[in-house]
This record gives sequence, structure tokens and C-alpha cells, in this order.
Amino acid sequence: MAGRPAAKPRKSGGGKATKQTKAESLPAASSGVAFDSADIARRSELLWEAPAKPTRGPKAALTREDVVAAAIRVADAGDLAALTMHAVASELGYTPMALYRYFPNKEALVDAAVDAALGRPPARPGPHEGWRAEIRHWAYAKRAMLCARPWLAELPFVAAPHGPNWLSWHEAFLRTIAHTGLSPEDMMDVLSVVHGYVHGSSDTIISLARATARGVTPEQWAQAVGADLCRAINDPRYPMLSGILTSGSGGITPDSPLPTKQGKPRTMDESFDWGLERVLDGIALYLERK
Amino acid sequence: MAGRPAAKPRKSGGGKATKQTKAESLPAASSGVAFDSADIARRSELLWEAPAKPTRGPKAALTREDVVAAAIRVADAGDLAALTMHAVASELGYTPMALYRYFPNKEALVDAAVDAALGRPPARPGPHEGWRAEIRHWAYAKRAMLCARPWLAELPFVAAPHGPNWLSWHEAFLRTIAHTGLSPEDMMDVLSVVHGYVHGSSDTIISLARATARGVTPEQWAQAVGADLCRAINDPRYPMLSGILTSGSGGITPDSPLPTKQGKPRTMDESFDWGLERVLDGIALYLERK
DNA sequence: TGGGTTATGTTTACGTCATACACTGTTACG
DNA sequence: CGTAACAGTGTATGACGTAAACATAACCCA
Repeated sequence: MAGRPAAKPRKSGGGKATKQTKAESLPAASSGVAFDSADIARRSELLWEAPAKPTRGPKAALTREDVVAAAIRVADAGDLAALTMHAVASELGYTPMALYRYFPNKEALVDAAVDAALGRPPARPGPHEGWRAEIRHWAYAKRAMLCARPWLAELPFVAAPHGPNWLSWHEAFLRTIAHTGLSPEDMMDVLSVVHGYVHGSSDTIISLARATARGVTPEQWAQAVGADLCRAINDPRYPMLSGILTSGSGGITPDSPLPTKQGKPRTMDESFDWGLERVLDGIALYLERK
Repeated sequence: MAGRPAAKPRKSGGGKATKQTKAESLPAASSGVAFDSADIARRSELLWEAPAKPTRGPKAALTREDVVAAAIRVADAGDLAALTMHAVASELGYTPMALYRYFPNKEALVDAAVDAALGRPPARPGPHEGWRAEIRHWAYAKRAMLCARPWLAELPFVAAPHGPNWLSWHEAFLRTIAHTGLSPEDMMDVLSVVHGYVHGSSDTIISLARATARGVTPEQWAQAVGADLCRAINDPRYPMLSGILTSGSGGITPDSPLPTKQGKPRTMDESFDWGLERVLDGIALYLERK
């Protein structure tokens, strides 16, 4: 029963991805992110080197780009757990092992899919509106990108290999502060603080984005997360949290109001803006002092 | 061959964890983090409810705390991928299935291990040194905690269930700004911006911490990451990055200098401090304006 | 035009993982 | 002492990543 027609796509799954509705199985990241210095280097290598163009064998039916696009489609439709070799292969109508002709292992495929999914950074806003408006523009775009592809945020935020798009986002940021007179070290640190804030403070909205993508209404989601937090209320160990949560504000809210007390809790976007403005103020102060 | 003595630990592995030296297999988080509103609620439930104390059967040889402690030991010794039911069980000298008497599934065990691993937040610094020093203290402690247990940072940063320790860290933060006169909304947003910055900007040092925990010297690590970034040099698509990287600063550096050009690149701790001061400046400015 | 060579996709198999199920033995209440 | 509830075990199942072997297809050179 070995290899019948071969080199002919099987069209197994029927075309579309298996969808992997299997719900969640694992609770956590499964790591595997390489940290040996050699590993980091090897992983990046694959993001940059062009595939060797062979001339002898049969023509490849796919390209790396095809596989990456399929992987992104699968992850978009499900989540990071749905991104299996089987799912990607059947999305394309091939067997899982076919993918190994394009990527040496799953890690390499995911690395490539991640970089491709980052996409290009936003174009600079019209005329020169100043660094502040430009950083804001960049930060919103980054946040929107993560919300649009919540599975990217499922990746551990430890250093991943830096692909072309990853570098583009950083490059785009640096352009926003190119004319501020900052030293190279300062520029990198400004990048780090803004990038860090955007990344680190987006978890809640990303969680919401994921939930809504699965049909949970924002109200249901807020209810669940709120109920979770409200466990702290009346717990003497958490007097501050308790006070804030019962004050009618400070709750986690989607765009619609939360079913807590009165008050006007901020939406998540408003909270993000608020924090971003603090960060920008801090940077502005530094610029003034120089 | 079914169940011979039963209810007697097997001491299978010999005592210590299998170590799971298998290196990395998966490149990425495997998600599984629950996002249905019901799931979030159910997961938190397990973090708070005390296990039902039965009275009829034989005494349980372990407690949830024992299992959690073993899980943390396993994760500490390896990484998040090493944290398998098999590894935890054999760390304790039991079969994998024994753990299911304590936790309904792996997700619940990991949730519990994560909260336990967060530990208690730091004590407030001596006398009242002002909110700024207190936030700094908190931020350093959080960062140190993440570096000490890099596997925590492998978890996707999307909202996880909020256990007792998680709430304690937040509670401790709120105490640092309790006397600043901020509104509840502002307090939550200050928390969010600092927490977001600390979390989001720690990826590099956590990556380094992981690498060094595995025997990679900081120099080797910096070399590898630097070489990765340096791919951008001379690439016309990244003029800004290129310029910064060749300027001899802005490179990613451990505590020791990087083998780039001259200049005095900041250490990662210095960069973290720098960014944190910007954030604090922004908050201070807001306080002044009120 | 026809072998040799090499790359392609498939089949099969294996090891790891989480975990369902059935089982044996244990405990303490009635 | 019986019996019901529970502890830990063995086995099995299905998903996953991927190694190895294979059958085919395209190209090269003769």
C-alpha cells in the first residue's frame, strides 16, 4: 500500500481546513522556543534564506508562501492550537508530510507564519504631525494588528526570531522619532518602552477579541471576567481591589458599560489611550529636559 | 495485570523528575487557554474552591499543594514544555493518572502552578518613600520574579484566570498609589500601564535568563541575538535600524559589553530603568496637573 | 530517445502526550 | 462485618510531530 500515484495532491480533507473544533486541550504555551544561541541563529536563518531552487525533480506544487498563507488561514479561523501540520496540510489538500518539503519542522513554519502575519507596519500619517502623533499612530496600528490576529498574542512574548516584517515594524517606529535628536541608545529605549507597553497592556482586549471571534458577546465576556475579579470583593486580603471594584469603576469593561455599580468605567480603548498618553508624556518630558 | 497492590505509590521514576531533556519540540504556545465566558469562570473556580474533603475512602497520599509544588519544580528545572503530567507524576513517584484525583485536567494544574509560582508580592519598602519609589520597587520585584521563573513568561500574556497570588500582586500595586488622590479609574489605569510595561518589556531579559539557565553564557547569547538583528545592517529596507546598529549602541546587550562597535550600549537593566522612569514621569506629570 | 539522478508527495510507523475507562485494593461509616 | 465511596494503577485511544521508505515525475546527459 505504499505510494500509489504519488506527487499528486490528495485533496483529502475536501478542501477547507478541518477547523479543529476540538476546543482547547492544552492550558498553556508549550514552549519549545529555542534559546540556545545556535538555535536562535538557525531559526532566523530560515526566515531569511531563499529556498534552494532545484532543477532536477518534479515541480513543487506549492511554495513556502502558499504554506504560510494556509497556516495563517488556519490560525485565523481557530487559534494557535488549531495550527497543526495536519490542519495546514488539509487546508491545502495535501498530506502533513508534504509540508516537510517546505519547512524542516513545525517551528520553522510557525516562525514564518508569525512574521508574515505581522504584516507591514502602517504608513506614516499624512504630513509631519510630530513624533507624538506618529507614535500614537504606530501604537494603535500594532494594537489593532494583535486584536485582528489574537493567536499572535498567544505566542510567548519571549524573544522570537526577527523576520523581515518584525524588523519593518521596528524600523517604522524608529522613523517616527528620527527627528527628535535622540541618541541611538535613547531611540532604542523609546522603542522598547512603547513597544513594551503596547504589547504588555493589550492582553485584556486581545482576550476580548478572541472571545468575540468565537461568538461570545462582549457583555457575556465582561460578565465572566468581572465575576472572576469580583471574587476579591469582601476578601479582607484585597482591601484596595475590593474598594475599587465596588466603587463602580475600574472594572474591566468592553465598549459597553459593565454591570457593576454606578460610575463611568473607562472602556478598554480609553484605558489604553490613557496609559499611552502617560508614556508619551514621560518621553516628552525627557525630550524637553535635553 | 490490572491494579496489583493499588493505593500504593509506585515510586516509578526512581524519585527525581524524568527531566524531559527532549529539548524543544513545539515552536509556539499551544493555546488552549479558555476564552468562552463559561470557561474563564470554571477555570477560576478551581483556583479558589477548596477541594471537597471526603471521609469515606482511603486517605489521599498527596495534596493539591504537593502536586503544584512538584509541577513548579519540574517547570523550574526545565521549561513549560517539560511540565507534563508524566513528569510531574514521576517527580512525586506516582503514575500520571494519579494527578487526576487532584486536578480535573492539566489546564487546572497549570493554572494552579502559575498562581503559586507568582508568589507573594514584595513587602513595601521601609518607611513611606513616596509612590514613585514604591512603584519602582514593585516593578523590579515583578521583573525579578519573571526572570527567576522564565517559564511563566512563556505563557501567552492573554488573560489567565486570576488566582490569589495574582490578585495579591495587583493589590500590592494599588497600595503603592493609595495616597496619591487618584480616582479608582486612574488607579486601575496606572496599574495597567506599569504592569503592561513591565510585562511587555521584559521579553529580552527573560530570554537571556532562560538561556543562561541552560548554560549559555551571556556573551554567546548576545552574540546570537546580535547576529540575528545585524541581518538588518546594509539592508536598504531598514535604514534606521541599520544606522543604529552600526552606531555602536542600541544593540541588545547583557551586562557585559556587546561585540559591536565602540560606544556605550546600555545594559538591559539600564534600558528597563530608563523606560520605567519615563513611565513614572508620565504618571507624575498627570498627578501634578490634577 | 532513454537511463540515471534527484526532488516530490504519500504511506506507514513510532514516540510523546493528555486522558477515558475499568479495575483492584483501602478506608471508615452503618 | 458488610458496603459504599474513594485512591492509585494499567491499559487503551486519539491527536500530534516527524522519521523512514517508497513510488512517481521531471530534468540531465548520453
